[in-house]
Amino acid sequence: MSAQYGIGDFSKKTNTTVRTLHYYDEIGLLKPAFLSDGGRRYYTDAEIVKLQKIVTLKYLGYSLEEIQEIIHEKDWNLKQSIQFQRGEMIKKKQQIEQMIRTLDHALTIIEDNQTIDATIFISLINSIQMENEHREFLKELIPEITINEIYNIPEEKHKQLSKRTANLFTNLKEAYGQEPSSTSVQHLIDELWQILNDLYPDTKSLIETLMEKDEELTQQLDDSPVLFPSAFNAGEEKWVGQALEIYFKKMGLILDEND
Amino acid sequence: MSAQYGIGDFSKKTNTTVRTLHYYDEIGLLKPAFLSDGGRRYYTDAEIVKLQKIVTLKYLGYSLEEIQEIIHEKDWNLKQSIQFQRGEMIKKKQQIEQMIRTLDHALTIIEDNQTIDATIFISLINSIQMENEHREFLKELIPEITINEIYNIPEEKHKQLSKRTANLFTNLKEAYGQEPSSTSVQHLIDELWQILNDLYPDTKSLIETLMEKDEELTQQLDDSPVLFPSAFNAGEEKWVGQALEIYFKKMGLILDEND
DNA sequence: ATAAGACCTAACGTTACGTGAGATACAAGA
DNA sequence: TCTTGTATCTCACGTAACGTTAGGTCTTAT
Repeated sequence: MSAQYGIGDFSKKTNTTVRTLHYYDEIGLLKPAFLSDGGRRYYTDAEIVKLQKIVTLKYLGYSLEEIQEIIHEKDWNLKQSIQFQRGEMIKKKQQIEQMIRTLDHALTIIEDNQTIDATIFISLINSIQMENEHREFLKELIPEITINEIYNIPEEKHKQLSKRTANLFTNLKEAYGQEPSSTSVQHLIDELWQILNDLYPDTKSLIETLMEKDEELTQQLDDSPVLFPSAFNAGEEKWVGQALEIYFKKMGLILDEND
Repeated sequence: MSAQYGIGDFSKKTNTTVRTLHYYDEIGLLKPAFLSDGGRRYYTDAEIVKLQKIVTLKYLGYSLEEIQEIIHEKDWNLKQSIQFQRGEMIKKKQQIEQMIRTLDHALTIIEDNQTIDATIFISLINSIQMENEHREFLKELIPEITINEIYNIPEEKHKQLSKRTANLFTNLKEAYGQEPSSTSVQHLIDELWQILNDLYPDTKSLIETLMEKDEELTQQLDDSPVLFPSAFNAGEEKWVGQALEIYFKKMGLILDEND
C-alpha cells in the first residue's frame, strides 16, 4: 500500500513520460501531490486517477486545453460535449476517406501505366480533388442536369476514364512536334473525342455552348482562381489546340481564331 | 495573356494566402519567377503549375518536406509512394474510427443515464479504451479461449452491459455509507454479480482462479503500469469490498482477509 | 511630389511534448 | 561524514505550417 511515487516510478506506473508529467505540471493540468524540500515532485494514487481521466479524455480527441476546462468546470455537459466531439471526429474521418479514395483512384491510373509523366498524373489527381469546385464553377454555365450527368458516373467508370486519359496524354506528349494534321496525331485527337463523348454523350453541343460563352468567360477568369491545371506546358497546349482545330473543322465544328 | 502577377494577385488566383507564398519561398519550395529591384515577388503562369503540384500533393497527405523531395527527385517512384501514403492514411482512419466507436459507446452509456457521475463515466470509457491492453494482461492468467469469450461479445450487448454497469455504479455511490450487509446493498451487489455472469457465464471459477493468483499478482502489479482505473475512491472501494465479502460468504466463496 | 495601397522583413504564437545541457537532490556505501 | 551514482531539476530550443501583428518600404496614380 505504498502511496508515494517519485516522478520516475509514477511515469512507469502510468505509462507516461517524465516530460509529459513536467509539462502537465507546468500548464497546471496535473500538479504533484507535494514537493520535497529540494523541489522534487511526488505523486500519490489520487494523481493516478486524475491522470487516467486526462488520458481518457485525450483518447476521445480533446485537446489539453479542453480537458482543463472539462476538469475545472463542475457542470460539464457530458452528452452535448460528446456529441460535438463525435461530429468533429466524423468530419476528420470524411476528410481522410476522401484522401484515401483519391489515392485509390491514383493507384488505378498508375496501375498499368508504368511510366506516367508526373505532370499528367498531378493534373488528373488535381481534377479529381477539385471536382466539387469545378461543379460550382460549371453550374453557372450549363444546366444542372448536365452537370450531374457528367459527375454522377459510377466510380469504376470514372477510374477507367482517368486511365484512358492518362494513356492518351502520355501518347500526346510523345507525339508532340509531329504535324498536327498527320494521321497519327489526328488519331489521338479522335481518342480524346471518344473519351469526352464517353463522359457525356452530347459533347458536341456542350462544346458549342462553351464556345459561345467564351468571351465573357475569358474576362471573368482573369482574376478568379485557376481551376483547371493543365497537364501540358504552353507549347504542348498550343499544339494540341491546333490539332483540335483541324479535327473540329473536319467534323463541321468551327472554332474562333484567337491567336 | 498577362503573365506576371504580384503576390496579391497570385494569391487570389491560386486561392492561397500571401503568408503561405512567403513561407514556401522561405523554405525554397516555391520561389517567385523574379524579384523587383525593391525586392517584391513576381510570379508567372509557370508558378501556378508548380503550386498546383504542391497543393495536390498536400491534398494526398504529404508533408511539405516530402513534397520537396518528390519535386526535386527526378525518379519519384509514384506507385510505391502512393501505396505507402495510402497505408498511412488507412492507419489514421482506423484510429479515428476507434475514437468514434468509443464516443458512440459513450453516448449509449449516457443516453438514459442523465446524471451519471463523471468518475464512473471516465472509468467505463477507460475500460473500453484499454481493452486491448487488458487482453494482453489477462492472457497470462486465463486460458485464451476464456478471454475471447469475454471480449468477443457483440457490440450491442457490450453497450447494454456498460449501461447497466453505469447505472449500478451510480446506485452504489448513492448507497455508500449504508450497512454493507443490508438488504438494499446486497441487492446491488447481486446486480453486480448478474452483470459479471452475463459477461462470462462461469464467473465463479474465474474469480476463484484470480484469487489463487492474487499474491503473485499483487507483487507484480506494484511496479507495472496501472490498468484498471477505479470508478470509486478509496473509501467507496473498501466499502464495496466489504459488501462483496459478505455476498461471497453467503455464496460459499471465501476471500482472504488482507486488511 | 505626395498619398494610398501593396508589399516587405522580422518575430512571436500555435500543440504537446522530445531532446539535450548543465546544475542539484537524494540514498547508499566507505 | 564524505563520496559516489543515480534521479531529478530547470532552462531552452526544435517540431509543422502557417496566422497574426508591427513597423518600415515600394509602386503607382494623381
